[in-house]
Amino acid sequence: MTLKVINLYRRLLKHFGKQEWWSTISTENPKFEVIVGAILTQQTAWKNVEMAIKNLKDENLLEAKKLFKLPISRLKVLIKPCGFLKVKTKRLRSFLKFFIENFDAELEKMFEKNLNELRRELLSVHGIGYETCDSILLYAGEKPIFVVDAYTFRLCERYPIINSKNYEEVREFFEKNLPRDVNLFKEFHALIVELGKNYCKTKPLCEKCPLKKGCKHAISIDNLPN
DNA sequence: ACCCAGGTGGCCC
DNA sequence: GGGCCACATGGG
Repeated sequence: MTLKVINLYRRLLKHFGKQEWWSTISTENPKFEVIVGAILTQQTAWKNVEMAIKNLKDENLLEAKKLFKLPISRLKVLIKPCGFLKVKTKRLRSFLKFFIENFDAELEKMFEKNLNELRRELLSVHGIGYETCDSILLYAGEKPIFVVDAYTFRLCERYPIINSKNYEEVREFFEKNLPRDVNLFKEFHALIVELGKNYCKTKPLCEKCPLKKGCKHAISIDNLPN
């Protein structure tokens, strides 16, 4: 199974090329920007999030303490383009409060904490669920946690590697069947998103999907004796 | 005029 | 544990 998962990664990489969007962020505070983005992008197109981030950046507000001091009404206006104003304002502020109170708004302090404990704590913050939590840990914290999202579940339905709709089960499956490599995890998740955006929009798998053609090939590799 | 987007919490069973 | 709903804006 490990071979099949790695083969899937190779195929996606070959088809879509390296994504590496996270290394194109050129801000003074890229990791914090990743965290804010992770919260704002919930159920929202990244284009909308970019507008909101730009609003914050233009006001030099990509810094936790500044952002937390900002009046709620003002924050709502700035993040307006990504929708769910009330909800996301509350969620963003919940994280900021947690980050400031527990780690004095210092990323190094937060990420030096024991990974399992930190993950549990993040998950207990209002508005931070599995995907947001793990995106923060992987892309901002450089931790070897595999991010699962709606596209990953769709992929698993169509490309039978694991039969589960349970977040933790799917995450552990990928982590178990891949080398523990942060950059690999980042790239793999990004590729799954790219696949989803391009090919897995519709319920039935569309004809053009690169997985469809290669599916049999991957399965036959699994059937080979190691 | 639809439909969808890299989710989450609340409420129900 | 899982199913369903509200949450809001911008783009196709």
